[in-house]
Amino acid sequence: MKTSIQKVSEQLKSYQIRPSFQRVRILHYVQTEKNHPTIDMIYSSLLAEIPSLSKTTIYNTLKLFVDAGIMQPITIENHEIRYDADTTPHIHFKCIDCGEVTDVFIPEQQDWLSSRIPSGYDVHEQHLYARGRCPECQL
Amino acid sequence: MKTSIQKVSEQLKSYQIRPSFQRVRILHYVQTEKNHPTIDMIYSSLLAEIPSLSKTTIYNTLKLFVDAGIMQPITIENHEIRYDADTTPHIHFKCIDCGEVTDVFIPEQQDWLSSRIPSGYDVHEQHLYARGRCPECQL
DNA sequence: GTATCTGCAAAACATTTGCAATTCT
DNA sequence: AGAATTGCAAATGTTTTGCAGATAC
Repeated sequence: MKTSIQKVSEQLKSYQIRPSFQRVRILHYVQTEKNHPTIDMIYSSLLAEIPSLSKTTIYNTLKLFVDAGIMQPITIENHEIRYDADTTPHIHFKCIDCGEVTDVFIPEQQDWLSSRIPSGYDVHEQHLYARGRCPECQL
Repeated sequence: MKTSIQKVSEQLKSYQIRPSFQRVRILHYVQTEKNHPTIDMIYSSLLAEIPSLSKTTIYNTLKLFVDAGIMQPITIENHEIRYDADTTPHIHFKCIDCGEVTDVFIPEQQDWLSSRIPSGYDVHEQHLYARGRCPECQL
């Protein structure tokens, strides 16, 4: 049976992206921790494992992944970009207390928005997000 | 009959905010041009009228307005914050060609999202936006 | 051996902060 | 005069760029 590191490596190859050590670890990290990390979160988490890692590499790599369609950038706060390895449409909920971003899947979301936007608009992407208090942070 | 400048001035007073010349012009600009401007768009548009205007004042003023609930910041691109003087829930559509952000009102939006998020989450705000090509930019 | 990839250092940008000058009441 | 507001200049923080060394094919 293949390890998930091997799977990540093959996923990259299928996108014609060379599976360098850094790239594989970055993608693996974002896929397994489903925490929608920022650049800094990725950097500080991987530093123990890859002491030579630089932020420039993370910037380069995430740009590569986003352009390839492997990841999507999530824009909830204007001062932090988060990244999600799940590119299917779903809702992001950010807790105003703990700061965590969690996924909410609503079956009928798929075309709710696009089907309601007036004709004449050519919709490429739709994004829904909410802010509030998550179940763990209720008193 | 009152000019819209006078109306803006009174709106500010109703929020206990002193209607200084700069504040009135900034709010008036965002309200009348419904272009969801960035800080820079506001700055360069008002510079002719207020040559001494500084960006710091715009930063200060917009923070004041957002905290007071007079405006909402719109986060579509991570590298630019736009501001909207309409704080009722509605959809923003950003055209990938001309870059304009337009409003789309869908009557049933009001509670579509909040009513579908699993119970346990306490939803304070919901935001929907889409990206694509606007009617004017179709070939 | 040639392409690609990584990571340092510097550059470019956007936003915030401290403070002095100005304006309003 | 006293309090609030403005705007300059400096500080901060984040992202991008240029490039030299390392790595992979």
